[in-house]
Formats: sequence, C-alpha cells, structure tokens
Amino acid sequence: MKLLLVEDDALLAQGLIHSLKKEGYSVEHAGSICCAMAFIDEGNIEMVVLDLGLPDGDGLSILKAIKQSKLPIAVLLLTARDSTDDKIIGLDLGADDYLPKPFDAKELFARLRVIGRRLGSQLTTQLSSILTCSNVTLDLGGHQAFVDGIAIELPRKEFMLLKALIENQARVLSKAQLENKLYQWGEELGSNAIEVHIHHLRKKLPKGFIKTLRGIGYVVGKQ
Amino acid sequence: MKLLLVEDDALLAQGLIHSLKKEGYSVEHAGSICCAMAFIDEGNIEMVVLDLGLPDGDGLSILKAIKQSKLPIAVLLLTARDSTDDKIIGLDLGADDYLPKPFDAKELFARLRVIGRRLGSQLTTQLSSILTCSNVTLDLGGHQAFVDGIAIELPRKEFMLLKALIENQARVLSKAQLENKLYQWGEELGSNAIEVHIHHLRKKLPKGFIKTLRGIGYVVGKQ
DNA sequence: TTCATTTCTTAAGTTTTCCTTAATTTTCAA
DNA sequence: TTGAAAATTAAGGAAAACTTAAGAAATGAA
Repeated sequence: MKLLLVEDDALLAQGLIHSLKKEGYSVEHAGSICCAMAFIDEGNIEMVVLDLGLPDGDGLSILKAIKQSKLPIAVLLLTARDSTDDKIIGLDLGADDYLPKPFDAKELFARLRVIGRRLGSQLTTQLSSILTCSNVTLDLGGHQAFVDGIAIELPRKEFMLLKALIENQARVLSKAQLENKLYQWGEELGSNAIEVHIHHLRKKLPKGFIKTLRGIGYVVGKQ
Repeated sequence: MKLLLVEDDALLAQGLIHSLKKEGYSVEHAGSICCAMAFIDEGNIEMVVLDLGLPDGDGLSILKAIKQSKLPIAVLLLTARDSTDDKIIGLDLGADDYLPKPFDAKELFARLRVIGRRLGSQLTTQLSSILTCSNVTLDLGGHQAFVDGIAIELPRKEFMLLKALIENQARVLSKAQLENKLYQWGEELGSNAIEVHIHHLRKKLPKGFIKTLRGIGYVVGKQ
C-alpha cells in the first residue's frame, strides 16, 4: 500500500515514516504542499496522511485537488485544530477520516487499517510493487529480486540499495545519497559500507549492471 | 438510508432521532442490546449508530455480531470512553468510525455522510473458506489445517498466524503486521511471542514452508 | 464453581546471519 | 606516473531470530 505522508514537522515525520514502514506501508514523505502535489501527480499514491498545518498554505487545498481529480486516493487528515467546524469541512470535502493532534500512533495505524480494508475491496492492485530494469526485477512485496526470472536472495541492506538504484534508474546516485536512503539519519557511516554492499550486489547481478562513475556515484540502466 | 440508533439515554436519543430524520434518514431506535439485535435480524438496516455504554452489556458485542454476520452494515461507535485503546479495539473489530461523547451533532452528521458515500460504492467481498498454499490447506470454517491432505491440530494463535501468512502468500509480513493480525491492540506484546508461535508452527509444517527474511519478516509461498 | 489440561507469554541462553570496519590491492584520471 | 577513489577481502561484533523451558492464562469438563 503506497502512502504519502504530508507533514512538515521533520521529527514527527521521521518517527512516523519509520513506524509506517514497519506496518507494511510503502511511504513517501512531503514537507510542503507543492512537494505533496508532485508525488500525487506522479500517480501511484493510494493513501494520504495529511497534516493541515503546513508552512506554504492550507493543506485543505491538497484535499480539494485530490477529490477534484477523482483519483482513488484515500485521505486521512491530521491537525492541531480541533474545532468541530474544521473537522466537518474536512470530512465534507471528502476526507476519509480525521485525527486531531496530539494523537497516539497506534490509533493512526488502526484508522489506516480501516481505510485500507475499505480500499482493498475497491481496488485489486498490488501491481505498483514490481520494479524492473532490463533483466532485473524487484518484487517489493515479497522482498525478492529476480535476474532473468530466477530468484536470488538479497539481505536487507543490499535489497534497499538495489531498490534505490532501480527507482532512480538512468540517474546517478552519489554515495551520500545512497547512505541517506539506507540509514535513518541517526548514525554516521564511518567507513566504506556502501562500497562493500555494492560489491556484494555485483556478485549476484549481471556483469556491468551497476556502473561506477568515479568521483560521482553509481547508476543502473543507463544507455 | 435506513439507520438504527442504539442509545439508552432517552433524552439524547429523542433529540438525535428528530435531527437524523431531518437529515433524511429513516431511523429505528433501540435502547438495549437485545432490542438492537432484533432490529438487525429483521434485515434491512444499513447503518448503525452504536452507543457503547448500554445497560444490559457491552455494546461491542453488537458490533462483533454484525461483523461476524458479514452483513453489509456500517457501524459508527458513540461513547463516553475516550481512551485510545477503546477506540482501537472498536475500529479493529470493524467499526467504520468512532465519535467520543460529548459530540457535536453536526459532526455526527458529517461522519454519517462520509459513511453513506462509501456504502454507495461498496461491494461485498465474500471470502472463500478454504485457503491453500502449495501442499498446505486451511479450512477456515472448520478451523483446521491439512498438510498433504492429512489433518493437523493447530491452537488458535498458530492458526491465526498461518492464516495471515497464507492470505498474504508471496508477500512478506513483518512481525508488527503479524501482531496486528493476532492481537486486538488491547495489550502490548512485550516479548517474542510471534517468534515462538512461528517456531511451533514450523514443527508441524513442511520444512522450509515459512521463510524468514532477517530484519524484514516472514513469508510463505515464495518461489 | 473447581480442577485438569491445553495454550500462551515471557525470559534467558544459543545460534546464525548480516553489517561494519579496516587493511590491502586495483583502477582510473589528472 | 602518481595520488585519490573504488574494489576486494576477511574478521569482529552486533542484531535478529531460534530454541527451550517454566510459569500464567485460558479453556473445558465434571
């Protein structure tokens, strides 16, 4: 289930992203309205958790845009305001649920499950969970990779690394960018961990699949 | 839209019935669990507004009964308790929404509109009572499992665990996701219960049937 | 009810796998 | 050619999962 979290408080967002991923969601994060709209336009978001208190405008405009687009996207509102009128406006604009801050993460998850259950009976999609780049395929739901259709085992970090590369195929990712994708900005990497993971990946993937651009970074699927 | 209000406070009920009718609902009123069940058994209720604080027992039992019956009835909970855990229990039992007392009637109506909108586009998913994954079969009705056609005994939790895994075969479920499926968020799991159940299950199932993806979760039925 | 039995949770010890580090070698571009 | 960047190796340590066992709960029967 692909979920977009629209929340500008970085600390709160970080924690939620982590827990939501543990709950099984594929999470994107936007800290502003324009960033959120970019993700939505991209097309494969199924659920939005929307904080109404954003720096660059009223979050309700995102809700309006989603509902006007008629895309099958469910929206759960999140806000510090708890006046009944705001709730009503949100719900009547088409929001699927509403949670006042401060909230218990467990309640958020429970409400998301309700929405997910509902979506599940409307959509039969799990297709967005397959990524492909030439003869390499990633099954995100099954956490499995295939080379020429043959399954290969990948440990967690290697899988994350390959996922990041394929999601950005034909685009070069620097080691710093890759580190940001693999590590929750908690611990600094003091060594060449990325290089070692790349090396392990290469032994399992087709020759030349991951290209090195010396001094710049790594890339897959270029030319 | 035929709505059943389950509320024992006569005064509050009186007012709500009046306003709900004004909103266009066809309203029935029950002041007790048994009375409510009678209306539901009668058969043409589409929506229930359920007060949890009833004189003759816990309103949650009505919710359970409705959801077990698989009738396409939406339920909105209404209650004075506002502990998060109660909300979560209600929502996970299948309630469509929740409103803590005291509430603003306008908010109730807004939430009912959301539910009504949803009911309009809802299709009922009839679950098969037999699940299969390679040579393992689950009979949900008979609460029994078969390996190569031979019945094996599974305690409740182990059965639920296997059911969750097979329902999501070829998709990895994290321990957090499995916990959500086995426990109604009433109490926290402070330990490695999931791991222990997995261990017991494995002793009864074909070798390699449940795979571990370290750091990710468990999966069955993968290539 | 009470008791006996099954099932569940907790906790500790063990094992396994994976990740990081660091030292060394190789490659590449200036 | 030469120095910096990347590749390669191997090992130590840490995290996650497995296993076992015992006590707590839940269940069901008398």
